[in-house]
Amino acid sequence: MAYLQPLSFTEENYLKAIYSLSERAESFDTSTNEIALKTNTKPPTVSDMLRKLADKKLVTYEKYKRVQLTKSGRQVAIQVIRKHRLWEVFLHDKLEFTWDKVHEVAEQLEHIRSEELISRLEKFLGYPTNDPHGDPIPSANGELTQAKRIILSDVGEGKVCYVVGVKDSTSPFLQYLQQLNIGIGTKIKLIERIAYDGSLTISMRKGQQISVSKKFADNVLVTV
Amino acid sequence: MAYLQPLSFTEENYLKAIYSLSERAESFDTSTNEIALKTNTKPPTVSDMLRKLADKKLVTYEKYKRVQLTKSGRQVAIQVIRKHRLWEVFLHDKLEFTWDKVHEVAEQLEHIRSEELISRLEKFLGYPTNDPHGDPIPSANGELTQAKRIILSDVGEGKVCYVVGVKDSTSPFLQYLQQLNIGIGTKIKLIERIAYDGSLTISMRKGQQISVSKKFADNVLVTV
DNA sequence: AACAAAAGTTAGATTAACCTAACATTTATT
DNA sequence: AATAAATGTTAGGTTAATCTAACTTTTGTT
Ligand SMILES: [Mn+2]
Ligand SMILES: [Mn+2]
Ligand SMILES: [Mn+2]
Ligand SMILES: [Mn+2]
Repeated sequence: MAYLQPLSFTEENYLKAIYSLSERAESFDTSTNEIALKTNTKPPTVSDMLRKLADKKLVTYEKYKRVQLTKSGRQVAIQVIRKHRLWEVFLHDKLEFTWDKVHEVAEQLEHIRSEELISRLEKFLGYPTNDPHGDPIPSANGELTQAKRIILSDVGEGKVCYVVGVKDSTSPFLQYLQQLNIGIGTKIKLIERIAYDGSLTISMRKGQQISVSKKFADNVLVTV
Repeated sequence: MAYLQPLSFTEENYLKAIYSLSERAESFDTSTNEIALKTNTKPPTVSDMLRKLADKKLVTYEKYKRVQLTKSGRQVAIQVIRKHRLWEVFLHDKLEFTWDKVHEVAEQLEHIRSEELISRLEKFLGYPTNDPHGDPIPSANGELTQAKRIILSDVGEGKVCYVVGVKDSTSPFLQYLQQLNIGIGTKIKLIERIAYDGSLTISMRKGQQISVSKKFADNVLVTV
């Protein structure tokens, strides 16, 4: 394995962007324009960068074709994501940032270079498995178990989950969510499933229990 | 007061270097070569940077003359120092980094841009007044109260003092300190000064007496 | 004061990261 | 298949931060 000289913030950001774009494609690849969109740059800038990353064996790329991360490029991306998410946990759990503000700061912190810093931070945080948005935190050796999203209705009794999205985007539904004080990242514990109508008793935060209908729970996406 | 667009890491590092170099001069100024030394760059690089910083009204500078921070430049430098020292406290107190390793990481963390991050961090740390090296932490509005410190060599016989900092920050010195189990806050009683070579007999904690050289005692900062 | 040494600047390059305008290739649609 | 649209690359330029080599100014020393 070739020795990798430290990458710049910029290179790390591109790898992270390529990772998240290619993860959501069947073929695990992405395109120049998509990357430009995601990184707020212009396509020519991306072309240059792709050539550079290809030279460093971080992506496989031929001009006019779609790009893929190499194994080594993917490992780098995952390490950056690991750092990003650990910092998000720190900001949220320790510094009490609200979940919608952690991202911007973590975007900077993720580039701090120190192995020791990250392993100590992880220990300090109690080896968390998910960030405040419910996304999984990769392990030090780069393993990432892609949490599969399920609907709240399918969570087991007694299990804890995190809200990661919704299936219904209509106003009444979103307003109801807001009324219940449920948003992305909300940690929910499923207390009981009522067999009669599929409604659920759940608890959030400081344990206030509420009851929600099956119809509602069918439209909330969570990860366990 | 002119609105200041965010400075680059590099610019912040130069301002910090200029601050610390000029603080220790009678005339509160410093020179191109000194800055180059401190920042591990070459004099021409510094010349360029000084012109740029002068344009931004962060330093007063005329070519071939010595340079001084403006009020605004000093404020920026102090804020960077504030961030640096708060992060050092975090690394030392929360992540249990040893004394001699906090600096390198703080050197990176000090450039993270977020007012909110720093104020929350400060609160989380319990509003510390000194960093792990004993140096004072500037307040949010840029005040920095420097306690009078003397070197251990100048403490009178029979007097008691407290370690508040060091003059030498190199690894061998810091390691020797650790070996002697001397750190910030350590209470030291000066038992005897040997006229012959200026070496000192001191006692700490449970009264174990040890002898230290003048060279060593010249680099330990204390308050009586 | 004269000259040598030290300190500091300018000139001219380089590299990374970006851009716009022009060109090339691939793909989609008559 | 021909053409239009979309996508992607090259050419050529900019800015920040750095360097070496050559030059200039200031300072120190006979
Ligand atoms: Mn980032
Ligand atoms: Mn996240
Ligand atoms: Mn720094
Ligand atoms: Mn310090």
